[in-house]
Amino acid sequence: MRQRRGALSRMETTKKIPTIQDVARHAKVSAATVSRVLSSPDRVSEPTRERVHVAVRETGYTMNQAARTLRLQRAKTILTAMPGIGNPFYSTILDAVVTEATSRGYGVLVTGRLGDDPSKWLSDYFLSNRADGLLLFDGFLDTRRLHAIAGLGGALPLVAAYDELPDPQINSVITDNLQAAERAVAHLYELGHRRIGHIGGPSRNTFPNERLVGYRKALFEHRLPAREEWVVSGDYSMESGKAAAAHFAALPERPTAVFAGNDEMAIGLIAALRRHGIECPRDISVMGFDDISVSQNYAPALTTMRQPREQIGRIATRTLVDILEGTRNRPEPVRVVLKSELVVRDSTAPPPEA
Amino acid sequence: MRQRRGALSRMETTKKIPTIQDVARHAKVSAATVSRVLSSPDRVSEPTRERVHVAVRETGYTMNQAARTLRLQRAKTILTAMPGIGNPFYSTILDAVVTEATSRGYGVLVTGRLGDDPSKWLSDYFLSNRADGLLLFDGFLDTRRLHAIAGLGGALPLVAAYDELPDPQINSVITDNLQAAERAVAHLYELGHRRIGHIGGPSRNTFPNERLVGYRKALFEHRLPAREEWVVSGDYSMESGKAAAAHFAALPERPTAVFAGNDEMAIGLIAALRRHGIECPRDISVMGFDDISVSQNYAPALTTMRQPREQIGRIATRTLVDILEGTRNRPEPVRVVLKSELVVRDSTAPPPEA
DNA sequence: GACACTCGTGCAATCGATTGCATTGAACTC
DNA sequence: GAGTTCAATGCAATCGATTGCACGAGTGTC
Repeated sequence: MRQRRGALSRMETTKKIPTIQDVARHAKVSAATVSRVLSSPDRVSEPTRERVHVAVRETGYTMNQAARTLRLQRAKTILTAMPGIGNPFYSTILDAVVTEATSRGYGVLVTGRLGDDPSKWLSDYFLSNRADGLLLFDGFLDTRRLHAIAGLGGALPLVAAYDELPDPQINSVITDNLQAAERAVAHLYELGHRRIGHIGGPSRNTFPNERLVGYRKALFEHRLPAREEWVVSGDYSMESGKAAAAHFAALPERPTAVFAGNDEMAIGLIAALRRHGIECPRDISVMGFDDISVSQNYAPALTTMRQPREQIGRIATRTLVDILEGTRNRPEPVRVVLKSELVVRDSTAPPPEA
Repeated sequence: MRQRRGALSRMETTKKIPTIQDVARHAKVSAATVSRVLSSPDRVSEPTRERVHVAVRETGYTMNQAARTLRLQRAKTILTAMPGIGNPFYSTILDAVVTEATSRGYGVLVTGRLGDDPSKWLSDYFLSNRADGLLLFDGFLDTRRLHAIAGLGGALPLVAAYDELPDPQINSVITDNLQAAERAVAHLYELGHRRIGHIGGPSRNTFPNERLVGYRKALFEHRLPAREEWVVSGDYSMESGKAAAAHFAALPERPTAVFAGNDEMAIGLIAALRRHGIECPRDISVMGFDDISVSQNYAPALTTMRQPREQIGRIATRTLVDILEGTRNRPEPVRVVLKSELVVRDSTAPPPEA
């Protein structure tokens, strides 16, 4: 208990980490005054303030966050929960989250795959005072669970991002998934495609997936045939894109274009179709969704709906921090909708017959 | 100060978060006993233990980490520092880190881009008691700085991973970069290539980059020409791969194969060369390094040296946690070297003339 | 039956920062 | 010049969990 970092410190010059008391002694004031200089400087006289600042510099003092957290019940830390950090879509968002949070003085904790029981990590992170708020990406939790989370411990500050959430009570930063999906299908339609397939995301997602709904809606509006065998459900991985390829290749009447729920499935699809002798865009057009960084350098360069990922991360973080800091006091939940952008590249072309 | 989560809790039933005192009252014992039941159960009698467990369940108690951290000077949290979380290479590692750390009861904090001054975030995270140890990926800090970090605050528990670090005093989990680079060049040599180029990583990295050294060594061993204009230095981004393409395309005598320092640069290179009418592998062979997830689905599927990324993350984390827990008490620094694996795909082929 | 010993539990100090309240001294008012 | 006000600072309680020490009850020994 004498040592600071017990496990490691052996004979080494275990420098004691300076506390606010040390600074106080140095500046010949009380700890209370030091604290005030640091948090509300105008309540302290000019000369004292100066002495304290010097003492802080000389001792190399840094506030002990644990003590502060304990006293204030605020950890200055946010938790992010996302399905798969390894996924380039999320990792870009995370990058933006970290940048924004750090600049606001907040730390960022990341969870692993959460499993189905939110109460476990809820207590791990929130009731235990490790994090002040939650950034929830992708709606892998149903509304009821989400509410249970949001309500527990007295209204957990929470911003949900990316997928449309059915519950308007929850703060959210999302993109116009439904419209974007419609726009994607419209693009294929405009190129002359009439038989358009789709690879959807995992069905455990919130509700009937927005992108799937947009796809269906667009088919309907353009009076295009909606065949069940043209819709495959995947899990946003390249593997599932490949699996879809096998399915499409085996079809007697194949769609001339496929709108994939994300770029990775699109890439997996194109790669695997090639092995079946089906070339994109010569034989089939493929659209992605997201515009991850490889997409523009893929062969063929992928036509896709760009999602403003940095923006999602940045705005969601800013919103959450604003809530935590009390800057945003309005009772109505925040609801930001960002626009996707159609990026036309080489993976889509007019259908073979046309 | 009365409210728990000040900013948000309005009229809602702000449930008080139960403390150890509440549990103690519930079980009609002292807080000390509750603490003991939770941390060293065998020091408490069976019936009391049972009563306490019941009380814990009934109150829904979760230990307040801030209080525990303050008392024990251990945050049960590790910090990861990596250049660019958005990079798929690192995000996969991070995924493994999070999984491993979580299973050991540790939280994972991530930093943003660190900038050149380690002392700032050092104090932000360590002196302030937010994190117990550091997982350092990629050697963007020179030895002197690293030592300054490792020494400060009395030996900061630190595991460096991935790039070979020149300092044997520091715990490290790395891959056999040098040998892997040699192996990569050897593969190209075996295919018949004699004019082999390279795109290196950023020069700010530790020392003469290991991969570059391996490349040079292999050229020497196979008595191949080492022309300076065949070596380009990039920054591991696709963009720099493209830039390299412009350079190579403009060369009067072009290499017949290029060994890129990572897959992303290889992909950027292939994509941009194509625009110059140079096809891979028909006109030029390209090797990557890392085997990120798109590589196998790229067109052409990328030949590369696979880095065991999950392993790197997992082992580095395990090592750090072992150190923190005092499991690993031996004074010698840990030094794990993992093996890369050659994965031959379609982006390498015999040279045009052969 | 007195003594030593063990086991189970409680008391109270501690970790470091914050903040309501009390205190001091100076300035200002009539 | 006595009273009022206010700015500057210190005192001490507090946040919640941990742990050395003390104490009391029970067991064993000669």
